[in-house]
Amino acid sequence: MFLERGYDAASMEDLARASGLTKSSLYHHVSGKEQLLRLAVNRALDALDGVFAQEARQEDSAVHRLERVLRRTTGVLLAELPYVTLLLRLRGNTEVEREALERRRSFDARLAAFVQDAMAAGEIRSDVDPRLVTRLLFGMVNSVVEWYRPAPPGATDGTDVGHGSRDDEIVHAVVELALDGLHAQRD
Amino acid sequence: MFLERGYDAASMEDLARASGLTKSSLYHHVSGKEQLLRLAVNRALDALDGVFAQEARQEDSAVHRLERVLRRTTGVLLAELPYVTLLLRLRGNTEVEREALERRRSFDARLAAFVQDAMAAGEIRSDVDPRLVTRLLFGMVNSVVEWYRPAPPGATDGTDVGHGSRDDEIVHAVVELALDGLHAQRD
DNA sequence: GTCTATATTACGATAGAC
DNA sequence: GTCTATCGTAATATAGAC
Repeated sequence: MFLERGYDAASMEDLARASGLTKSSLYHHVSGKEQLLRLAVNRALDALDGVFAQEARQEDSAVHRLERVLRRTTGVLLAELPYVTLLLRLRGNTEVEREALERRRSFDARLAAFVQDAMAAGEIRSDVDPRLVTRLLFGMVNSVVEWYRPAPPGATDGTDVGHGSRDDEIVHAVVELALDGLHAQRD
Repeated sequence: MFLERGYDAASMEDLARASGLTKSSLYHHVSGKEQLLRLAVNRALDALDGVFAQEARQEDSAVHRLERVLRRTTGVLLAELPYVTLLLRLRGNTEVEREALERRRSFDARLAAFVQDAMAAGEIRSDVDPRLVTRLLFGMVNSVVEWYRPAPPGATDGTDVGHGSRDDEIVHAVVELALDGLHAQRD
C-alpha cells in the first residue's frame, strides 16, 4: 500500500483492509503507521549493508571491486525491490524517515569511496568529478525501482529458459552500460 | 512545499503560509490543491515536449540525434528542476496524476524510439535490449533530481568562472558516461 | 483580495466488549 | 486477537464580513 499510494496517502484503513483485518485489530499488532515504515526501510538498509560484507578482504583491482559493488547493489535492489523502493522515496518528514535517510547517506558515502579508489588508481577515467560519477552511476541503478515489476511466481514466459533470469539481464546491462557505454560495439 | 514534504503531506495551510496568504485567500486564486499540482506538472511536460521541437528536420546520424535528445532532456530537467521533480514523483492517485502519467508515458515512448533507431542503424551496441537501455539511460538522467540543488542566484563559488556552469558539467558527464562509460580513459 | 470563523470529512489512534 | 464504536485532531474547502 505504501508503494501503491505513497506512504502519506495510504491510510491505516487501507492497510487494515489489505491485511484482512479491521483497523483496531491491526493496531493490536503494530504501534502505528510509522513502525510499519521503519520495519520496511530497515529491511532494505540491512540488505544494502550486506553489499560490503566480504569486500574488505578482497585482493583484486579497484575497478573490479567497484564492478562487484555495482553488481551487488543492483542485485540487492532487485531482490528487496519493494523495501528499497520505499527507502528511495523517503522525504524526511518524521524522525523515522530522518534516521533512515541518515543510514542511507552513510551507505552512499561508502559507495562513493569505491569510485574514488578506482579513479585514484587510474583504473577508470578521471575527467569527470568522482562524486558526480557516483551519483549518476547509482542513480541509474536506483532508477530500476521506477519500472521493474518482478514476474509472478508461476509465470513461464520463456524469457528465462536457457538465457538466464530477467534479474541477471538487468545486472548485466547496468554493468555494461556503466563500464563501456553505448558506443562499445558488441552485438 | 510539494517537494519538501511530498504532495500529500503538504497541507493547504503550509502552501498558504509559504505564499504569505491565509488559506482562504489562497482559495480565492486557485480551485484547490490538485490545480496547483496540475499547473506544476504541465509546466514540466510542456518543457519536455520541447525536446523534440526541431528534431524532425535534422539530417545527421541516429546516434547524434540520440545524443542531442539526451543532452536536451538533461538540460530541460535542470532548467525546470522542481517541476520535473514533481512529475517524476507522481503515483497516480488522482485523475490529475493519471493524466500527467499518461503524457509522461508518451514522452518516454518517443525517447525509446531514438534508442531503437540508433541501434537499428548499427550506430550503438545492440547486445542489450533497447527498452532496457532506454530505461537505464533516462533513469540516470532523471536521478539528477534526487540530489541536484541549483546555486542561489547571487552565489559565486568560483566553479563557474572560465570552466562552464555546473549545469554544463552535469550534461557533459551524463553524455560521456552514457556513450563511453567509465572505462574510457580520458584524463 | 484578504481576512476570521466555521462546516465537513477523513485520519490516526483508543476504549472496551467478546 | 478481533471486533464495534468513538475520540481528538487536522485536513480540504466554504461563508460572509471588510
